[in-house]
Order: sequence, then structure tokens, then C-alpha cells
Amino acid sequence: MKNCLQELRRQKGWSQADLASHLNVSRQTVNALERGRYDPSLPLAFAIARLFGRAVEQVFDPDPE
Amino acid sequence: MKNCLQELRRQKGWSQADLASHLNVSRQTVNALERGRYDPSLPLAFAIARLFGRAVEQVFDPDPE
DNA sequence: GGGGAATGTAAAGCGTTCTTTACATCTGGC
DNA sequence: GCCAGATGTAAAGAACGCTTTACATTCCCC
Repeated sequence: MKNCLQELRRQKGWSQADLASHLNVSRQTVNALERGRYDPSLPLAFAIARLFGRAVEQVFDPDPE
Repeated sequence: MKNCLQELRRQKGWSQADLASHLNVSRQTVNALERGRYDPSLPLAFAIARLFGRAVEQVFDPDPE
């Protein structure tokens, strides 16, 4: 599933490790999400959306595959 | 995580099996979600939200635990 | 061109999400 | 009371989400 995580992270000037610590997940998890290796769990998706002040639908896009 | 799946399903007059077939998951999965035994995957959460014409945030509520 | 930070990737392991099969209970109509 | 549909639950197994450790690569900056 597509997402704009990398763009949102860079807007904050954060490294993947920075974002990981804000989300309480590992850096590898952030990397995997940005690279679309898998989708986050629903709780993590909510945490990401909240961190960036967006709706889940504005971060993750299920439609374009 | 809280959700209002059962209420939305009943508004449609659907059984758990009906909802399951609309979502292409098993009836046990619908039952488990309604009873809060686990959270859906992100793609399934999107499918549920879309089916009921709602945002993910209007079906699943992360805050009140 | 050397060095450190950032990023990409891999493997093993654990818990979660979802499946199938199967059975128990509850409900409502007849 | 009986029966059928709806719901709850269990167990075993496959696939996924996330962890830790570890190493390779890329990117700057000097």
C-alpha cells in the first residue's frame, strides 16, 4: 500500500531513526514502511497519522494498490 | 481498539456471515473484530471503512484504548 | 580519499492476523 | 418441544508485523 511517510518525515527534517523513536518502533520498521515492504498495524498507522496531524487516509492510500 | 462494527453491520440488517462475504474474510474474523479480540490489518480496516462509507477514524477509535 | 551519519538489507525469533474445521449455545418461528 | 439460522469459541497452521543483531552501501563534509 502506498504512503507518503518519507515525504512527511523529510518535511520535519528527521532521519529514519528520529521518526522511529517518535513512534517507539525500530529504525528498520520505519525503513520497511517507507520502502513499502509491508503495511503497518492499525495502531501504528494511527500513531503515524496522529504524529503528522493527518487522517490515516491522508498518509496511507489503499486504492492505487 | 474500540470499533462500532457491530452497530454498522446491524444498521445494514446483515449477519456476521453477510458482512464477512462482503469483506472477503471468514465469519470468525468478523466475530473476532466485533468482539475486540484483535485489530484488523490496515487493508482490512480500509475495506471496512469504505464498505460503510466512513473514514477509518469513524469506525476504529484508537484513543479510548 | 577518509570518516561518520544515514540508509538498505538479512536472518532468526516472537506475537498477531487470518484461515479452516469443528462444535456449543442462543434465538425465534412453527 | 423442534428446527434452522445466528453467534461464540477452540485449535492448528500460514502469513504478516515488528524486534534485535549485524553488516553493506550511500552520502556528505572535511
